[in-house]
Amino acid sequence: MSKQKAVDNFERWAQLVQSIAETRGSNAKIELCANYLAQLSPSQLALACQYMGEGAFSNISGKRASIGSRTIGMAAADYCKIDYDIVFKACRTATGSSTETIQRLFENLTETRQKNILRHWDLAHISELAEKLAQTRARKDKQRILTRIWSGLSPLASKYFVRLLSQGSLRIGFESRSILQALAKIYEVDYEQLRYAHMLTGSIAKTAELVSTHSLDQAQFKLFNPIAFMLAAPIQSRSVKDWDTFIAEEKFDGMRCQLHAYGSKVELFSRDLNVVSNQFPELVDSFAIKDLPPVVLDGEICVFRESIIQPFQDLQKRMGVKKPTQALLSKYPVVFIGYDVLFLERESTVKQPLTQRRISIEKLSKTYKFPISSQHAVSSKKQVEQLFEQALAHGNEGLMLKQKNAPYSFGERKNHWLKVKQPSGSIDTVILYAQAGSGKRGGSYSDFTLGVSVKNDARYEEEFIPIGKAYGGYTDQEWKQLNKAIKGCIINRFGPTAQLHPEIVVELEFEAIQPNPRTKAKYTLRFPRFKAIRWDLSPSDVDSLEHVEMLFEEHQSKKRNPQKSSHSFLKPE
DNA sequence: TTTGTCTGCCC
DNA sequence: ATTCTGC
DNA sequence: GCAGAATGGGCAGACAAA
Repeated sequence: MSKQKAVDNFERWAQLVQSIAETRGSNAKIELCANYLAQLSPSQLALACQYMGEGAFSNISGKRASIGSRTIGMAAADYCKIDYDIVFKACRTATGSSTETIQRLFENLTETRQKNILRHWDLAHISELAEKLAQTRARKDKQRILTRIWSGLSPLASKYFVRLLSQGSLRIGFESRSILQALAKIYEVDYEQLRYAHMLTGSIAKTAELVSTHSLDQAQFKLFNPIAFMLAAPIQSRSVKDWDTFIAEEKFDGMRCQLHAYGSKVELFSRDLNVVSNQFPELVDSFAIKDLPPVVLDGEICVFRESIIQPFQDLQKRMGVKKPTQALLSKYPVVFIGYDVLFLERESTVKQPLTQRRISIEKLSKTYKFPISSQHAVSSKKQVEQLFEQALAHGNEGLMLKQKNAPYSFGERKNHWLKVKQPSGSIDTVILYAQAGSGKRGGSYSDFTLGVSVKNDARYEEEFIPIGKAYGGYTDQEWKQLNKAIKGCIINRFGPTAQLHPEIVVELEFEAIQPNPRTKAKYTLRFPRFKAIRWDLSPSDVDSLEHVEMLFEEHQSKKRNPQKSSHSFLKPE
């Protein structure tokens, strides 16, 4: 009995998390969390925070459970002795959540209740169990271990154990920011100071440990430990009046990269702070021979061949390849284009204004001969438009506008950096299928398969064929209207998917049209989203596949300008 | 061995 | 990545 | 003004099935 009441019990943690999930308002959530955390010893506190904010594994551990929703769902169905496709999926469609489904099935089926013997594991043991899952390779073995774990946990704790297996948030409206606020409250420290420590350590667990032992000052920037990237918000062009407080750079369609270097040691990190050095050995080698002082650069990796920046799809062929062959390296040669410096010699430069950081990176670029972005002073909207066109002509996505006097706001998306893009286009499509969503969208149709017309197309027998899926760009009100309209045109159901009579016309916006031989249409859209529901149009107004092909050809025929008379980036010789 | 499915991680 | 919503 | 939630396409790699 006493064991059951122990504060370090995972069951107790799960109950706390559940009550946070059910509580409205972030201050009330923080209060609940703080009261709970205050009872824990430093090591338990660290784990409790880590589970709430980062999952079963600390962000800096690099570990993954590598178990996806399908494997888990199948295991749950097996454990409950129900059919995965018919019962589990239907239940998930109704609740909008796999883990919610797991909790309810486990609560309500006698079958599972009989197998269930509460083991009252403590927080540390949960880590060991997750570790075991991570170390197991085969999906079948993972499933076996998972069901054994479930048999020792309550249905509620089982739900949250599964959520711990995916990285990041528990989806209870309570993320690392709130956890830090709870910690700030308990230990009466400044929230900004905690956030800074969190950035430096890269881990909630470590930050909690430091604050609870009153040693926050031990959080120090360490070279080769990445820090969170500064992010950009889309521009609301009318809101910008004081153009001259910004500078402009072209927005590269590549891969964000943080480069740490000191002497012959070089490490590259992706946007999610994963190590990607192995994927780009030629970059590592080229920086290693420069013998740089201790430095951290922010920049972009792009494929660059014959003086032309190549499309993102080319880069994708390199991104996931951990041991690239020489042939691959020469087929898709890459550059690192620097545009910011976060650390130099002995000190962090993130608090300096951009102009000052720019002076540093220009000097570094000149001395050590590496490419940096071209920067332009701007003074008017018209000039921004000109630069925008030039960026597109170079094959880039658009522009970045950066406030000259802004610091490097690591891990935040503020209006200090604005991205200027322009949707590539839009087409009128018709809804062919609808699927229920998850979370707050559970139980209603929220994800739509959209089609273009092939009525007069000799290559196809159908009237419409799918061109893409979209789930956003509509408001909650439009979502309700859509669901009402859909009820009247369902002609078939395949599990959670409803096939609709083609009636509802949607103007679909996208960033690009990509050829894809694996789909029926042979083309797909990049970043498709609703632009408008066209209640005023009928299926006969829907654009044809030929129209899509024409748009693609039109775009394809535009040549990417080589980096000759004008430059997206500067490379000192 | 070959082909298909699932997963993670880029955008 | 994108978008909308809630705080 | 910002964080959070819910979702898109495409690629390589790991494992499963044929």
